[in-house]
Amino acid sequence: MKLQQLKYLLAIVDNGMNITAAAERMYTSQPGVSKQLKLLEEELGLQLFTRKGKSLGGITPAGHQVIDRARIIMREADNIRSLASEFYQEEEGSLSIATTHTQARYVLPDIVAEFRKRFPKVGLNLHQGTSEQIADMVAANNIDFAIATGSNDLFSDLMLVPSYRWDRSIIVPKGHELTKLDRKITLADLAKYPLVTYVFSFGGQSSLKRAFEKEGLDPDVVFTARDADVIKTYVRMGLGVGIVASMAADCDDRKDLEVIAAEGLFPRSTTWIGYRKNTVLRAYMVEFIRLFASHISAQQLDDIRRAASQEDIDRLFDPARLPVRGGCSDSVTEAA
Amino acid sequence: MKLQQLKYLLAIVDNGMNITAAAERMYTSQPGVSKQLKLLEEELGLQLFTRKGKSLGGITPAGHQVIDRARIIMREADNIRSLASEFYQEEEGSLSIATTHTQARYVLPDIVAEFRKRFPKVGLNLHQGTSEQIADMVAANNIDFAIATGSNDLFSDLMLVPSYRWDRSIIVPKGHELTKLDRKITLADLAKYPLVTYVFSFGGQSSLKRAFEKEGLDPDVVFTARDADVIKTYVRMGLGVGIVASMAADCDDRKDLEVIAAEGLFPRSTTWIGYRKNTVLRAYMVEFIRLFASHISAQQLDDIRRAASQEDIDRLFDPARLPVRGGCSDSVTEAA
DNA sequence: CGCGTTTACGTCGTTCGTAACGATA
DNA sequence: TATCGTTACGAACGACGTAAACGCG
Repeated sequence: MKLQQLKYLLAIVDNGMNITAAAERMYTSQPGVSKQLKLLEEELGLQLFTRKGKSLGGITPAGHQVIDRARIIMREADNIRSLASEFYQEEEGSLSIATTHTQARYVLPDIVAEFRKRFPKVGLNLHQGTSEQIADMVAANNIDFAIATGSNDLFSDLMLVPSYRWDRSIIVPKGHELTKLDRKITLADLAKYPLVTYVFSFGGQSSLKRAFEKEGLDPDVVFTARDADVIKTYVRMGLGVGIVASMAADCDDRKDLEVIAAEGLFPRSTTWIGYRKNTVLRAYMVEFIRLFASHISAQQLDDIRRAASQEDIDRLFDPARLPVRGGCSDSVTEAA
Repeated sequence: MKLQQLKYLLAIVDNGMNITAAAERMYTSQPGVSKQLKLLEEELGLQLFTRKGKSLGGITPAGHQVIDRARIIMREADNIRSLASEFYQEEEGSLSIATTHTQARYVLPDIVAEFRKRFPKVGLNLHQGTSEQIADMVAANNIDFAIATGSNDLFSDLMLVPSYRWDRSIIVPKGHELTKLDRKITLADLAKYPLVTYVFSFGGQSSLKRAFEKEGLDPDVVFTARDADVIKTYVRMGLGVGIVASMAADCDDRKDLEVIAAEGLFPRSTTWIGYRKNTVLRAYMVEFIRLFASHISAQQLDDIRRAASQEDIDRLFDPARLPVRGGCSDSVTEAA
């Protein structure tokens, strides 16, 4: 059994049991991969894949088990290499982050800029997608960090570091009736207008829908979008009242839109940054977490690095004391 | 990085950082091992060992981390091989068991005989030692099963399957005063005589000492031995009253010794069988557990095989319902 | 000078890539 | 016939073992 054989095995699995594709991904010849698979199967004395004629059909039960173990082995091998780079004190490497639009567009730019200044030699890859797509990317193993809000259940194999909380903001065109209320805005007020907001389906966002339902209100959602920019566009067109994450209501918008804080109307959401369990966090990764979750102390960072389970991390933070991030200049404020 | 390099690395560590010894253990040449270590260190770009002149001195901090990861990798590689043998339906393999004298001498013979009948092709290795020595053997990675009593703290990296409980028996020469009591024997009765028993120090055995202390008694222990055979010898010589595990009071002894059950006088001890976490249990290993811990149902065996943590196992058994093992013919009885 | 490690070098087995072949839809 | 996997073979590489050199106590 060789590490390379296991690597090829995983490559085959991760490329839809296509040896040719796996070989290309590994930058090697197809017969080489084919042969190594055969050698591995011979050494173990069992078939890892079912064959359809000559093509690989599916994975045998034994194959599944072997593949799982092989993944552990490759992960630890990667960890050894990470450790090595770390002790070698290199500030080089790469960092792949999968995240949602709101984070990528409104939160990460500052952080990334700071990070690049600090670690110019670390290659950054940002991937934007829905929670589900992020989960897929995580499963496909190419991602160092996932950043998302709620939907913890999609990411049970990640360690989640709670980073900040945020409220919604209501955006309306300048001079809209809602800006002229002499009292605090209510859900009932909102429900009178056509709404433009995020797609309800994905992740914890449906908490918004639930907030209305709880008061027996049935809001008229005229448009759902995947990102705040689209929402703003339609609000500007007068299509309806927009509800977005407060972070998305930035200073520029306030020139032609009215931004009304909606604290209290909807439950607060918590955004976390997650990384795969049992992976060695390199110094620059820890630094990224620090930049993203700015409330974390040096001691807590250290504890995170040592954490073996999600509980170890949860113990470090009081959810009710996480900072709340707003929009525009009031970027991050302490917990209320 | 090659699996073999990691294997050599661990061999070096496990042989007192002696490359020559490691090479012998690996049945290969010493320069080969030396070279592979060097190649590994070069590839990782860091020293794994500190050097004293030419000899290896200690392990660097980086080295420790790499070694830990390497152990995981080798363990999983072994697991893959185990899986392979298992699916191949071989009833061959080997089983190394480390245990204490009492188990090896009085409990295991029957079980081993049965096991050998069932799996004649599985090579059995039995190693006898104190709890501490067993812990060392476990740490040295050469052991599949450890069987011992109490002292769970020494074996925190094992999964412990509680197997049975047992009481002490008091053994005295035929006609001894203690046999003529017309009431149940008490600790105070015992404390009047010189005692011969196990070494107090090791493992949970000191519970015996504590039992006396709790009643303010200071027994006169004239002899402590590591095994029951020695104790019986001295009891026969009239040196004192023996206290042994009930299993050790077998039928033969009753010819020239009086055996008095000491249930209730001392706390019951629980003997467990333990195996390393995250290891694949082969069919014959599961069968051995079943033979040793005869109270386990097929369903529970299956659950054990799937258990990922000690808690998963603890959940399966009620400590108060474990069978109690006696000596002589009354080998195992149901829980009271 | 003995012990243990590293260096040097020749041998042998393994891996890899190219090219040809086989099978399947 | 296009796609995908296996077989065949030669070249390059890497691991291993023997022999010898080196460094330390």
